Amino acid sequence: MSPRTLLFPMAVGGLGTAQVESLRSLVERISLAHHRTTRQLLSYLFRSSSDGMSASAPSEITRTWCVHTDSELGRVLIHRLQVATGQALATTTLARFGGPLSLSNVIHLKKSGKVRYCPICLENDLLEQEIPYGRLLWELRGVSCCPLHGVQLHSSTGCGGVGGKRIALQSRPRAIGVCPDCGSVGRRCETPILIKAGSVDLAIAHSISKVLALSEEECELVTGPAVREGIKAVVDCRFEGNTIAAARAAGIGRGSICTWLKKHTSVGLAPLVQLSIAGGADLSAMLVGRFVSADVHATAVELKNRLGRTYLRSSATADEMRQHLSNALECDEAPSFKRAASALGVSTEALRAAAPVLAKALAAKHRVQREIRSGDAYSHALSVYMQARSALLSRGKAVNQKSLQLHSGLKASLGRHGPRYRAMHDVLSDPARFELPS
DNA sequence: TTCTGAAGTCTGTGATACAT
DNA sequence: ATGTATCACAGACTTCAGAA
Repeated sequence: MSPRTLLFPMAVGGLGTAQVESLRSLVERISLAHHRTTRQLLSYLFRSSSDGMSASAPSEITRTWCVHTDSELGRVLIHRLQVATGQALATTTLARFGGPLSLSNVIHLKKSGKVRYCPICLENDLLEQEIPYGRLLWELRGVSCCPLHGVQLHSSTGCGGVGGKRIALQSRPRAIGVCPDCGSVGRRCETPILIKAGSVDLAIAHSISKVLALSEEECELVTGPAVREGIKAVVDCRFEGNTIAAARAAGIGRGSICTWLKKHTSVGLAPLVQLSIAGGADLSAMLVGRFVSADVHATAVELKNRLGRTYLRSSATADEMRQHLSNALECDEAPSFKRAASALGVSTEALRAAAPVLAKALAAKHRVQREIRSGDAYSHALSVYMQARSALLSRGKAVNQKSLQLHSGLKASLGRHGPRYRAMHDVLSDPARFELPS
C-alpha cells in the first residue's frame, strides 16, 4: 500500500520535458481539485510544521512573489508541497539552478490578472486532461513564443464571453487554463489570434526550453566552475578568446564576461542566453562546461532588445540634484524620495549624498501627506462600514467581513493591513467605540 | 619611449525580493 | 504604494603587453 499523503498527488504536467508545469500552476490546480482557493491552500501549508523551516504564511501567490526562483518562501513552499503530495517537484521551478545561476530578473512579471499562454498547447491539453496546465516556460522573461508550435504566446485580454453570467468574485477559479470570469475550461471564451514567431524569439525560447528539460541528475552538473568553463569555451571557440568581440556580438557589457570568468559570482540567465545565441552555442551544454554548436543566429541589438537591461548611466550633477529636490519640495503633492530619484534618473543614494538635508525634508513632507491621506481613507471606510453594520443589524443579518464588504460595496484588501482593513477590523472588534450616542 | 588595444578592476545603477 | 537590502551588471577607469 502506498503511503498516505495530505493532498491528492496530482501529476506534474510535462514532467521531465521542456513543457514542464510551473509550481504556480500546480498550486492552482491542486487548490481547484481540493475545492479550496490558493489562499486557503497556502495558509494550510504554511500554518504549522515540524520541519524546522520558518516562514510566515503568505496570503497568496502575489505578483511580486518570485515563486519560481530560489527565494526563501519558494523553498519552503516547494518542500512542504512535496511532503504534502508525496512527489518530487524540483523541476517545477528554476530553484535547482540557484547558486551557479543568478535567478533575479528571470520571471516575466505579469500585470495583475493577465496571463500568457500558447493557445495550441491549451487546446491540446484538453484532449488529454481535465484542466490545462501552465508551463514554466511561459512565465520566463525573454520567452515570447511557444517553441513547440512556433506561435507567439497570447496575453490574455480578459473574458471574451458576451452577455453570460459572471462568476461571483469570491468563487472565481484561479488556474491558468480556466477563465476566472466565466469559468470556461481552456479559456474557450477568448479568441486569440495565432501569430507566427520570429526566428530570434524562437531561438531564445528553444534555448531556454532545453535548459528546463534538463533532468535532476544533469542539473547536478551545472556548477559554478562548469558554467565558467562553458563561457570560456564559447569565447575561445567562436571569438578566438577575444572577450570584447564576444561581448559586442552578444550585446552585453565586456566587464560582465570578465567578472564571470575572474570572480566566483553567479551569472544571470538572460546574458548567458545572449552569449550562447551570439556564439551559436547550445546553452544547456554550455551550462555543464561544454561547447556544442547550435544553428542559431541573432544580432546584438536583437538580443539586447529582448533580454538586455535598460541601463542608463545618469549624468545629473550635484547642483542639478539639489535643484531637483528643491523643486520637488515646493510641489503641493510632494513625490516620495524614491520617485524623485527615479524621475531624475539617479539612485536614492546619489541623491541623498548630494543634498542630505533636502532629502530628509522631502521624505518627511511626503510621509506627512501620506498619513493625512491614509487617515482620510480610514475615517471614510469607518463611517461606511458602521452604516453597513447598522443596516445589517436592523435586518437581523450577521455582521462579518464578507457581509460588511458586500453590503457597503467597499472591498478591503485582506492581504494588506491598509486603512480599509483596519477600519473593518475596528468596526467588527469594537463597534461601541464609534457609535454615536442616541 | 610611445602608442594602441586588450584585459582587469571599481563603482554606481537597475531590478528585484521582501517588509511595512 | 513605498521603503530597504541586496547583488549582478554596465560602463568608466586603470593596468598590462606587444608593436613600432
